[in-house]
Amino acid sequence: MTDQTTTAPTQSEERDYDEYRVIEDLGGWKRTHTCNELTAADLGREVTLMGWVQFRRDHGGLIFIDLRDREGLTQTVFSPEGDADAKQAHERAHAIRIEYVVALRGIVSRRPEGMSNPGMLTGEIEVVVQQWKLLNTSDTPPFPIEDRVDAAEMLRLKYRYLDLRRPRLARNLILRNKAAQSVRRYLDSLGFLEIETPVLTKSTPEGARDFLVPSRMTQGAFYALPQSPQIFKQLLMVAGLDRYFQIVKCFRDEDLRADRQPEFTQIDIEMSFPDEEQVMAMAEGLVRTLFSETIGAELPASFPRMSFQQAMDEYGVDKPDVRFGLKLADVKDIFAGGGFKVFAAAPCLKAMRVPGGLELSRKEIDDYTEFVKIYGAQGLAWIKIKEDGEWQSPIVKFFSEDEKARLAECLGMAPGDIVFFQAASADVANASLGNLRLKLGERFGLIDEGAFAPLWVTDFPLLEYDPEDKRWVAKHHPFTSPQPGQMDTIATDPGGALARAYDLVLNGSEIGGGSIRIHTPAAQKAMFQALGISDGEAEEKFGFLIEALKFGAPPHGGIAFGLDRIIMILTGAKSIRDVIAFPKTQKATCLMTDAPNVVAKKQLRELGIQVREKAAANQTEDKQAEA
RNA sequence: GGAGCGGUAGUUAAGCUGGUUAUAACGCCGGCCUGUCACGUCGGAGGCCACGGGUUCAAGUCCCGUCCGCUCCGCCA
Repeated sequence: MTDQTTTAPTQSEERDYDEYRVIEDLGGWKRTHTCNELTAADLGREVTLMGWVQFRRDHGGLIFIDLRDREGLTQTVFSPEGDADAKQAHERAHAIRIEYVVALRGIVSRRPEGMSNPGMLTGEIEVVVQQWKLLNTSDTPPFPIEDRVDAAEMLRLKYRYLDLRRPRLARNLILRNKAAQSVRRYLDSLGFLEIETPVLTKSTPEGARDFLVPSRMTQGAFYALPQSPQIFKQLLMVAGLDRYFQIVKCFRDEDLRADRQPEFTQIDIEMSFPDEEQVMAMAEGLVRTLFSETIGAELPASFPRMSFQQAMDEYGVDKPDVRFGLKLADVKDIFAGGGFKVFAAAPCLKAMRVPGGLELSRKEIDDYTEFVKIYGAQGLAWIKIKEDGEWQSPIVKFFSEDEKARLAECLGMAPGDIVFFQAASADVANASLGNLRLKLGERFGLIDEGAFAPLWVTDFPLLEYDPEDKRWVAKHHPFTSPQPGQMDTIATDPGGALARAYDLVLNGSEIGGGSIRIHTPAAQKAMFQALGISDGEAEEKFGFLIEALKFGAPPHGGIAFGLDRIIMILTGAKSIRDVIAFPKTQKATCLMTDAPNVVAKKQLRELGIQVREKAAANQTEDKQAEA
């Protein structure tokens, strides 16, 4: 063990601290406080803290250990002076390392004059340790457990339990719990019953791709995981339970986004005998209570509303961020029949005036041009209005004087502005300018990050055309009631029929949506017919619902909130993964458990399932590559 | 299905137009240190440059392919 080589002799022998690293039992010790609650009011108390070692500062003499638990940090001190216990505690403390789990017993003391740390809630005091127990050691963590260091997300997801030790993530989960409790209290106080619905249920043809679960008992048949408990909550209304809610996992096998996971959580709500106003009033109360009780934010007493049509016209999207302006304008009429063919011939021509946009560089405009191409745009036309009023633009030379005058008036153009144009299909024009608007809102600092701007979007179309399937599909879902008198419109003008549906948008994020449902068998059948679902198929897929509607289904409606997205807004998280304890990667895998994974042949045989050769070969290759 | 960004010590990054032994900081190991708080200080160890091909006298660097992570389009009633 002793090194006999020619290295220079050290002044003292190197020590092996392992003799101090013997893991002990709690031995009856009980935690008396968390690491975020001791203050000067506790001076002189003997306390017992338990937690993880955040930092150690070993001065040879004094040793400082910052102890962490989910609540916070407390500084503890080991001194070489004091009684025999304290001396021994100090000697052994040289062996403590980061992330060791320890129990410390000592006296709450005031820090010496000028040594308090105003940055810590417990910064006035420290615990002078008399005895301590090593509850567990820790390998050096693969990344620092600190908010200020951001490790690669791949690593964080693999060692998720370490990532969750970081205060920022722990705080998000703590707030999530607070939010869930707030929702439960609010809904309970209004007489809503929390009722669980099945996770193993039936695949439905409309909507997102289902996750399937093979049945062992009925070979060749599959359950589906619910995209939402929609039909069950309607059946609970038929059952006369009157008011239902559930904080519930939903599953959709679609591609992921920064705010989308394949399994996510809804606050699902349904009530009997309401109209839109009652559902929306209840929902506003829920959101107001939630924001007030979790982060102390007071939302407006009544949320503004906007029709879907107005949202698309003015913001280009169905979930407008109304924290700032930069509205879009339809300028098609001005250039219709004019000499500039690109504008005159476009099915849709929209413009967005950006005050201060004169300062945009050529490179920035080029970048924005690339940006809108994502949404299918061919290019991005623009006009800068210089301080002297002159228009600078590659396209103005094609405009007539009359067109220029009408445009200037329509948009209220002023020196210092830039105006962007999009001539395209309505979908492309709206999507490209609507998303460019968000980018410019950030670029020009128009977004008040501390503001909360809720908005109801109403009067959604009942149906939208699916060019792929060449048929009309429900925009919300096929159980949504048309607005009064719209049933006839479905036949004459399917796209023009309006639904009794509403979305709640907050800061440009869709956080909830619902509708008044169809509650008569005749109307439900008519809807299926409009969607091109045959009687036979309707019977097979939704027969139980139509049947139920025959037995005195009350008028009912409800709403579902995306809890994850709400928590994102409450915590300021940029990614949905930061508000979920164990999230999945963009490829919908879990780096910690390595799910999904192959299963034993025996399991497949029991289920009557055979994996196709090609898929099986891919899996084998994957596993070999990892090995 | 498609577009973009990224992958180099344990970690975070640098590494230009290919050219000696691949840098730095933090962390880790050890010495010294009684008021630190991201302690200080001295020394040390630590690398399949994601993986597989190719070009070249020479590849972390150039080319092709694959895998993985992230953002976006499509998709998400």
